[in-house]
Amino acid sequence: MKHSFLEGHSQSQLEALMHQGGPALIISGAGSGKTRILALRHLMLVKSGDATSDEVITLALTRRAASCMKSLVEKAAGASMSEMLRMDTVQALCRWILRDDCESIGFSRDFIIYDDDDRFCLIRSILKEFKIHEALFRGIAGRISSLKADMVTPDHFLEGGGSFGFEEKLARVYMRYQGELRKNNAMDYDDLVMNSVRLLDERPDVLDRYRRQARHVMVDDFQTVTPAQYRLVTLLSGDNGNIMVAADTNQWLGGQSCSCADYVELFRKDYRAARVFRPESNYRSTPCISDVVCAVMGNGTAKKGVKSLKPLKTVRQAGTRPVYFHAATETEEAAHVAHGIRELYLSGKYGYSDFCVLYRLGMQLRPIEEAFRREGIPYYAPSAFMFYQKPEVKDALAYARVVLNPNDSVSLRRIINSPPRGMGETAIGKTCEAARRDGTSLFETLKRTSRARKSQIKVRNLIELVQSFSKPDASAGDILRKLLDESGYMEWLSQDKSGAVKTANINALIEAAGDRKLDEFLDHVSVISHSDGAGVADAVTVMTFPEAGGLEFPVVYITGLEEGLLPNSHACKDDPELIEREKRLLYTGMTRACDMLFLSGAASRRFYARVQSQEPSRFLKEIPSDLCSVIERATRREAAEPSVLPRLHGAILPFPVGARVRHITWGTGVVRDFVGDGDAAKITVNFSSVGVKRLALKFANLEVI
DNA sequence: CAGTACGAAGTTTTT
DNA sequence: CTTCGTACTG
Repeated sequence: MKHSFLEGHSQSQLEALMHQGGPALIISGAGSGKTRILALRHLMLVKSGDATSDEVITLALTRRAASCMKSLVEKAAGASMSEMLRMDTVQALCRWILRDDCESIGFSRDFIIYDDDDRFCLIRSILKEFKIHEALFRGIAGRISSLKADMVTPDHFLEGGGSFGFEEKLARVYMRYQGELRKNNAMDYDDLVMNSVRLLDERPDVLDRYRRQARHVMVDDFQTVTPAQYRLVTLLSGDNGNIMVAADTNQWLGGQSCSCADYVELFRKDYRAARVFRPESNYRSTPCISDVVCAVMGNGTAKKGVKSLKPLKTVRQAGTRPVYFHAATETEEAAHVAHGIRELYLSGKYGYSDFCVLYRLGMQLRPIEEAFRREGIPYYAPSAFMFYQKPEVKDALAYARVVLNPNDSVSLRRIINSPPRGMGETAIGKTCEAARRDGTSLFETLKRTSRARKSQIKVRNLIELVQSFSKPDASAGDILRKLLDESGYMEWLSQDKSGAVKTANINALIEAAGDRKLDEFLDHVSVISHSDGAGVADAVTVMTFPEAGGLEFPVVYITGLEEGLLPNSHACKDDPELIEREKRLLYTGMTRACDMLFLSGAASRRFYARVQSQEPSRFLKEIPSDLCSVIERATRREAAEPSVLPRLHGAILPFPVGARVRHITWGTGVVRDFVGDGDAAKITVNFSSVGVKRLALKFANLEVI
């Protein structure tokens, strides 16, 4: 059968694409089109009629990766086809499995999913109760998370010798944590996977049902699966062994949580018959970029037992050599990046969304943002405090969750004393304990006690307010507004020192909720809330290395190539594993680049209060000088230039950005940019006839339409 | 309980 | 410089 979307693929890609069944492993470096192979094979299996759209499941580990795959299908076969195919994250699959059958492992169908804040909150309250230093909550949360990723239940952990000193305390916290989750009918993200595996283990009938349905299973980014995810995937694929996984062992970022077994190797042992495909070409990066990547990755000890991948053959034109810029300070570095992007943008070859700037630490973001604002460059920074993470927004959502499910004790605790209702930590603690004794929820207990005591009149009002919504058929927006007004939350917010901003945020949230049903809205929020930059207009992407995984950009800037930053000082204890991890971060970053790669670092950098001088990153030493140009330092003229640029105050400009203009020979176009003053003024226009042109305003003879 | 004062610490990330 | 947690006071 011939499909037009198969054209233009190499022989080895086609072989993997056409793989009929049985276990298979695609292994190769970045840019070889692994994800594409999985997506198109999925499409092929369905289109050729070998399987129905329900019988093929392709899993990714992040939502962004899943939607990337979907858009590949969309390009090849249209939106309706991509909607039909089952391409999802592992957790989405788990949620789907658990919604139907979680009763048999002791949850009711409407279980809620705790996010990080909920988790931390719960753990901290447990620590407080156990009189353990509360500041340890982060570490404890991490340990619990990794235990779950390893499928170790609290009982297992206790049996397995977790009964000394700190480990014993950890075991008790873990035990209680799971108990609280169960009582609140809640799961955290790790539970989704662990409980799915448990469910499939304990219920052969359920397993059988899913196995019959999942005739073909594919997994992308397989090098990063956790033990629990590995179990899940292999359970699902079952005896028929129609499982195909794609892995890039160079990109293995080291599970932040789980034990670091190598699941690519394990896969090869578990499926001895697996066909191995090794796509050998890099379609993404130019040879010039690829050479630098190989230089950095080449020397140096690979993780034990894992062979470093053979460099891929590049198929593109040579391209331009990467450039390393050694700045004096982080401000100069940021200015250089912003300036470079602006120049390239003005040249007309790239739009702002073709650029990506990568950084290692949140601290680095601020100078970059400032430089962008100075240059008037639009940017998008996914990890800069997102809307749904803001405390006031989380509060509002907690109110809504309590209305929907009064037994959601974590949400109730969050809002019980915001605004203050005379319930401090100690009072809450006591009430919780009472609730536990009676085997009821916090809500029920409060309902009883608040009636008895006059001092708790405010709490009682809250409870009554919540109950007045027990049949919520109004729209989510209306409910939220009423809830937050009548609970006194809005009034309390307005007294806050930045109350105006916070009130505005709440209003934005209410608007976003709109006419939707409350439960639908909360579901929507829990899906959307953690980043996802879809729908951002033409803007430079500024993000951290791990966030960049799976993406590609024509032009990539890598900043902060300094000892202590990349590799990060936490890795500088010369633990080779950690240094390896940092190196892989750099690898993932560099391999995002298609056409151009820019590296930079600063000789000195502000750390919080003090300025610290920085050594260039050890990774730079791996790059032979003939592969990468080096700019030692900006000239004074260059550094001063940004301040000379007049700002783009739209009102003053005769031709504001975005205006439609007419040119005598080139016809109509849209103003893209405007630089300079008086006779020196230059204007960049995107003409529909000839594309982007940069003109001296003096001679351009433009008229506004 | 709530407000204040002082001291310590301050990677990254997914669902 | 921040933010956060603890400790102390009213």
